Amino acid sequence: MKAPRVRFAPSPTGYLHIGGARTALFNWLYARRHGGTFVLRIEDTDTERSSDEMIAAILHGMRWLCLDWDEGPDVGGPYGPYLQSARRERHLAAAQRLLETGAAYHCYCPPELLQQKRATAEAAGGGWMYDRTCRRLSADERAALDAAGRPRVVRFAVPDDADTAFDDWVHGRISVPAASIEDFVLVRSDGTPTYQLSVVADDIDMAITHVVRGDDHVSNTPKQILLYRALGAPVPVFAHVPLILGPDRKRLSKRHGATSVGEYEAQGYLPEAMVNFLALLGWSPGAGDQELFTRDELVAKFTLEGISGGNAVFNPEKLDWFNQQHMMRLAPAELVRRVAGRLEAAGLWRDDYDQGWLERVIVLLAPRARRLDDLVPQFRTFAVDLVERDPAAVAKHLGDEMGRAHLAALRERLAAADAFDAATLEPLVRGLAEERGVKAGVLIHAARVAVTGQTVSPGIFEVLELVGRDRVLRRIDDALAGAA
RNA sequence: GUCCCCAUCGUCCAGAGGUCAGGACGCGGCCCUUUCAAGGCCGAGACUCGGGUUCGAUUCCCGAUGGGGACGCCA
Repeated sequence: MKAPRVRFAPSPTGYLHIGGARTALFNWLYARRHGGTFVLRIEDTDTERSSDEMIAAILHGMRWLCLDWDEGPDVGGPYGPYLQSARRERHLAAAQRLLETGAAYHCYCPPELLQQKRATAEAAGGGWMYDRTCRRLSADERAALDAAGRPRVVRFAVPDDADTAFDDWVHGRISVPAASIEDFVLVRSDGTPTYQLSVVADDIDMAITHVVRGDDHVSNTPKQILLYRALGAPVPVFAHVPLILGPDRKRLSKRHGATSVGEYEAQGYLPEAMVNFLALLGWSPGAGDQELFTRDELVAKFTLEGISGGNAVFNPEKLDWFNQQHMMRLAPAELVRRVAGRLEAAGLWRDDYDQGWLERVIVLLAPRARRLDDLVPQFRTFAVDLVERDPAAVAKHLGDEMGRAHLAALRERLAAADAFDAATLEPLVRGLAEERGVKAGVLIHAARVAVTGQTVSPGIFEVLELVGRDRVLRRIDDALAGAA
């Protein structure tokens, strides 16, 4: 098989959202799986709503997810330009060819009239399609209209016997009656090409072999197939990816919460987790129970046929789980690198942190965090000198004379310990508990509240070691003084 | 309204003409244990309905119902 050429063609009228990211991912996976080419084309022809800021945001989101493109607006390529707005002349040339072969015609119907007809039809309870008034115009009538300088659009002349069936790689055979397709506009009265014309012209020019896009485009596909044929170009393979829905089964949108990948990046999700989660949302590798995949594993297993036909509801809890799993699997040094900026932003960073110590602390914290952000407050215990103590926790474990006496005894023992590592400390604490005739938990809970200020923390012996003897003793003294 | 797509646990996916209908998230319990996580084990939880085809359908076909999408001189 010839190496496929696929493309992701976002319109920069908003940030890269979850659905778009997944479409991009599927395209990317397919290209990488088959040694093909992944093209990024920016469909910025809606000049009103497009912006450079959004282009930058989309590129940023793609890079964050590590979906690298082989051809695109920034890197160029043999089929450029990759900004759709810069390809206008080609689109119009295609329209001209269609006009010449009679596959398209000029329409002079004023928009207001069409709007009115549409409104009337809708009021009567039905949909409306262009009634082809201008398709029936004689040459003389056209000449007269042109002479009068009447504004005109170019419409595609949908053949009555048009066969629009195609074999979608996700859905199988899809066919639409030609009668339900209207003579759609190719060129606006201001002379600019419409989306239907632009995509097809560009996909032909860019030699795209597989069009992988959202399900919301299936209804455009028959029109586009007609265009491919009229332009004498081979029809690519289509694969329509189902949409991502919110919990209410409506198309995922702002009101469902965070929808742009940038927001997830900001909240401390890992791109590895996002890719894994998105890949499995609507796609399955088939046999096997594996859920956690690396990028390379996904590339090795990906098939368009494995995409399921039904829409999928976005499940944030599962994303959280994936994120936690991927955090735990990251190499310690890498996890530290990922969280460093957040620690710094929280004022918890110091350049003289010992790398080994940092890694141990972060690894200790990772199984207790869902997002990178969760590591920050937890890290605080290890970063500061003295901690604030939760009054309820103090009351519970250091509230009486006995508790404080135990803590004071523990302090002396810790101060005298030969070494200050978990392996040394654990028997020491347990031994003291036995001497004093209490369960080890009593001392452990007291130590935890004194040292961390909380009733929950990672294993106390690791905490003691990583906080370090000096600070542990100071915190205990502080707790003793405060509780008295 | 018209056209198109979809239909297995709450959610995301497996699944085969005859299966104890499988896994994951979440939920409940137990274990581990110094708390919280992580981890391990166990559990509750689904084939939308009605017709066919068939010895036998959750699986194949048709219909209904439900959900989604598209019906712009937006993309």
